[in-house]
Amino acid sequence: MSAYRDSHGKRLIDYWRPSVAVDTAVLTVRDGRLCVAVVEKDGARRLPGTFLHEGELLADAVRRSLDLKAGIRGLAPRQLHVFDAIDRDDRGRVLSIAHMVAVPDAVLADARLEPVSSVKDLKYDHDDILKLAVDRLRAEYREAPDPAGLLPDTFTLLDLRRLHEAVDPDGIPRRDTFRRLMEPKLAATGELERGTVGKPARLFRRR
Amino acid sequence: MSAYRDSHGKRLIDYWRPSVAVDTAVLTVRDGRLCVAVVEKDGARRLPGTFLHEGELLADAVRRSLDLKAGIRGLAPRQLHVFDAIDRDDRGRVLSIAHMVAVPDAVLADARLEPVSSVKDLKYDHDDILKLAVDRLRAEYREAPDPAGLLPDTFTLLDLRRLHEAVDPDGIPRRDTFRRLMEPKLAATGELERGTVGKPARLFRRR
DNA sequence: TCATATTTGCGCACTTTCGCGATAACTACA
DNA sequence: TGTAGTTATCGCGAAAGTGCGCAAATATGA
Repeated sequence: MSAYRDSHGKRLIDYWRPSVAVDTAVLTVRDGRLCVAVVEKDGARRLPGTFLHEGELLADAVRRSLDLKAGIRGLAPRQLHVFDAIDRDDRGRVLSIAHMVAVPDAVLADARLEPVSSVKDLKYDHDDILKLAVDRLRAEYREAPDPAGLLPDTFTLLDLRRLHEAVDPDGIPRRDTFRRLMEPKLAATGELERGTVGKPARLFRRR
Repeated sequence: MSAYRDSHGKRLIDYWRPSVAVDTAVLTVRDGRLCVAVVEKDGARRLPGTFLHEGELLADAVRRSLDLKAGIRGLAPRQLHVFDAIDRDDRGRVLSIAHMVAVPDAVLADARLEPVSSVKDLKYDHDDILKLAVDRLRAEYREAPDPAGLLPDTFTLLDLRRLHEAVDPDGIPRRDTFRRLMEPKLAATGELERGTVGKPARLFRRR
């Protein structure tokens, strides 16, 4: 604890402070659809979150929250926006620092997933958090091949395209344009897919 | 104060909470250059900021801070990022919710302005905050004519172009392309500039 | 061996975007 | 009236982007 005192002899903790929560939109693709992890508590559906603890970075709080609630590790959550409505939480003044992270489907084996296109009526402002997260993810998928690493280590162009179609159905270009945009940003493995009828597809890795 | 108690009989305020500050990059264009307002305190240069007070929204805290320190009113500050390093502040644990706002030059008549291209060594992480703000402003100026409203109520295309050149010298297209991009998004006043030699330029307003 | 299915590459037509030279229009000034 | 200076428009060539039909290549399966 700092020894600092201001000109009134007060420490920082002598002044009013809000509670700070982190809430996270955890996104994945399952069955060809973009989905979000939702938890239920006290009868209300919401995005997973927690209060920030002493000595913790925001990203660490996000990780702790998701580890405890869904056994998810190795995340790189990103900040979206701070939600600060005075009365957004009945328990008291709480700022929510919304985050997002996208993970491969298998990571969320035990989580309750809902397709983002049909999610509504989440508690607090979590519908708004989800919208920001989806918009952000889609913008990223328009610029780069699988930036969130949802595919396995190696994949074909068709695998990639199907993933992008799931993430951003309305923003994906047609066949050749998609390939011209994405292929230069991939690392060719030099190997071919096996076990398929027809000319085998080339395998790639993300760079 | 909420009557809420958790399963341990504790209120939210019984738990650890960080201090929350708002710091703002206030940007403007002066003498053809993008500048930022800098304040000096305890011998260190920094962006203006304040701690969040009870019952206050983040944007209100930003407005209070800038009103008190520079008599600036009528702002619409936007969030940038939350800086959360554990020891970013000697006085104790402080989260900084960085904001940005761009205002016409005249609003900052009494402020100390520095060209963003030469600002460095601000206290805390304020160099990082400034970089985010400049990047955000430039991205916006690539998409729309004077989105921050730095020009007077009416202006010519040349006025607009000179402003955009000041904000984003490296991102502005050539003559006709700039006009094709921006003119459709402006409202023609139907009036012409007066007092100039040569064909008078048309006057526009932002939409 | 042949059929089927798939991937890949490519040529090409079309569309869109970009930048600029040239010119007309129009004002203030001499 | 003529000149200088500025704005605005336009035609046009070049560049970039898009999408697709088609054929070659290549694997698996019968």
